Amino acid sequence: MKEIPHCEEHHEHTQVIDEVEKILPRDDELYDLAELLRIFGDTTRIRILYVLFEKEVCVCDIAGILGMTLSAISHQLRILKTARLVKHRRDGKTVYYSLADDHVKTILGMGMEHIKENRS
Amino acid sequence: MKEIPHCEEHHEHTQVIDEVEKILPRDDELYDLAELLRIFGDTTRIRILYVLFEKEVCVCDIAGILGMTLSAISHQLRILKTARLVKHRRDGKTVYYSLADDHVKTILGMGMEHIKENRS
DNA sequence: ATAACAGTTGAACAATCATTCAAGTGTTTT
DNA sequence: AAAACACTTGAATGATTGTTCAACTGTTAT
Repeated sequence: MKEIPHCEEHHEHTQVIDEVEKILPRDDELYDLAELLRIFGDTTRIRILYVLFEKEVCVCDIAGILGMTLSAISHQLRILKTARLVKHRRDGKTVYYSLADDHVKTILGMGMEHIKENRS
Repeated sequence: MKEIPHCEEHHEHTQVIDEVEKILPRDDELYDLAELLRIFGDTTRIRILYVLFEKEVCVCDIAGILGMTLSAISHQLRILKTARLVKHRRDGKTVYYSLADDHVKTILGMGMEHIKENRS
């Protein structure tokens, strides 16, 4: 049973709620945003993206560079592809992947800045 | 049993590997980065951060605004606090939380841009 | 046609995670 | 000193997730 709390006055709730609801993204945007950002929360996917920063690479080379199986990489590439973070093109037997977006670099860059500023 | 693949020549592996290994972050950085970015992959934590964009708020108000229990919010705030994304200060019985970092806005902003550009 | 290569995909499994519940701080009021 | 308030915390639970395995699709070479 979920009881939503409301602390005693002097934080004037209703006013805060009114202000905040104006800037809170809509539920569907929020869901899409979380789904997108969750993608960056995995070391394998981050490493794939770093590889693609350098150049267009085939699946087999990514697997080789990261020391993982084709299947594992392919699954992760599908996730990146669905989120439109990477593109692919086929050339014979080989499928080449590349970055689809520059936001990727900004997001990873900001993240990296943050952890470097907060070293213990 | 994991067999690491290596496709036939003409992608000249060793050269690619050499180039990429120069820009791949170290393992510990990579782990920290993934751990940080994973935090942004949850709607509750994103909504908390959006609330804190506006003003310093107490735990009870966040719970009220988001329609969730104190406990749930407190657990998420601990995660945000550990990652140094939010700060807190105590004033009597009340604990106030606020943003600790501007990277947060950039990361969420980039994410939002991406999903808005990729609406179907 | 057949075999080999490059990659994809679905099911299964262990691991991780967000929320709930119940019990615990710390602070203020009575 | 006791009760009330504003949180915090640990354990439990259901849901989600990353990797593996095995089977599959395309493409090229024999």
